[in-house]
Amino acid sequence: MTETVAALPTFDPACPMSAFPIQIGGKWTVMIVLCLDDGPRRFGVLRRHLRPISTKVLAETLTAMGRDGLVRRCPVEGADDGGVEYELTPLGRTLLTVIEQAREWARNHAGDLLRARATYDEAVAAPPHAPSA
Amino acid sequence: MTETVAALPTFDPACPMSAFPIQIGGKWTVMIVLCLDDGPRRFGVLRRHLRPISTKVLAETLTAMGRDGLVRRCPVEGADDGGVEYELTPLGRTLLTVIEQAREWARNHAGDLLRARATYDEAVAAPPHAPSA
DNA sequence: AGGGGTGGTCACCGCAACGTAACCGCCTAC
DNA sequence: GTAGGCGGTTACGTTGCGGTGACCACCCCT
Repeated sequence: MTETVAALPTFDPACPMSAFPIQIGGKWTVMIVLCLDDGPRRFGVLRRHLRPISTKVLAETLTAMGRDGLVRRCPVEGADDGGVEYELTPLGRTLLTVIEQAREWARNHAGDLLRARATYDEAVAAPPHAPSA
Repeated sequence: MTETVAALPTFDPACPMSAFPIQIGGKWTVMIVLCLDDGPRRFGVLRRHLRPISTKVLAETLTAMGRDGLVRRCPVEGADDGGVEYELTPLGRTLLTVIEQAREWARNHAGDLLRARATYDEAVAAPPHAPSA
């Protein structure tokens, strides 16, 4: 009775992979990467563009991304108002291709998914054994 | 002073894309898809293999995936113990390529990320302005 | 009719993520 | 000196996801 379990892939909780299923970071990580795609951006620019993100969450997320080596924080060149810029590191840039794949998937299949969801909800609202009329 | 904000991509909260940044589903969704890759599996087999997942969370996740049209629930053929099987739908199968891309990324870069993280943590533990000795 | 295997549901809980809002230090301009 | 922008930090509240454990209905076997 060893069953077929052994034939399946194993997900050891200690395996680093389990930390990167596909959920790359926080709620905003992907959007930040996308925003930084074509050049460094200042904190305020990111914040305004990602609105309604809060300064707290943006700062937290950028710190976490800095820790992971995805983003680099550097003083803005030629402006002495103390401003800083955030810039994608080479490692951060490698995420772009994965993100693009995911966006491609969404472009192609998000409609199907949403349609399936609507159909399902409709069926639940009007169950087969409890007809409305 | 219109700034460059308008030049960046827009993330309308109402846009369906914002629901699929890259975080495909719950904590276990990707693992379930992987488990179902080479054929339908019974609830109990999934549960045992995904341990330490709980029956509740597995049932919830499978329901959600069914709602999204990623998975189909069907009575197991030839067994009359009331058992059921879960099977990937064609839509669910389309996720496999995305997941494979993400795993490929992790295989190639997870080490870098973890190393960056360790370096960062080390630097925080021994800050430049507060040397331990 | 009792026990064991299926495949669940339900009530409750804890934690981490997210959000809100106040406050802060730095610099510039007036 | 004070007002305002920038780039945060802190305290606090809330919410939702995931986890735990009890319970349940169905079917089969004995």
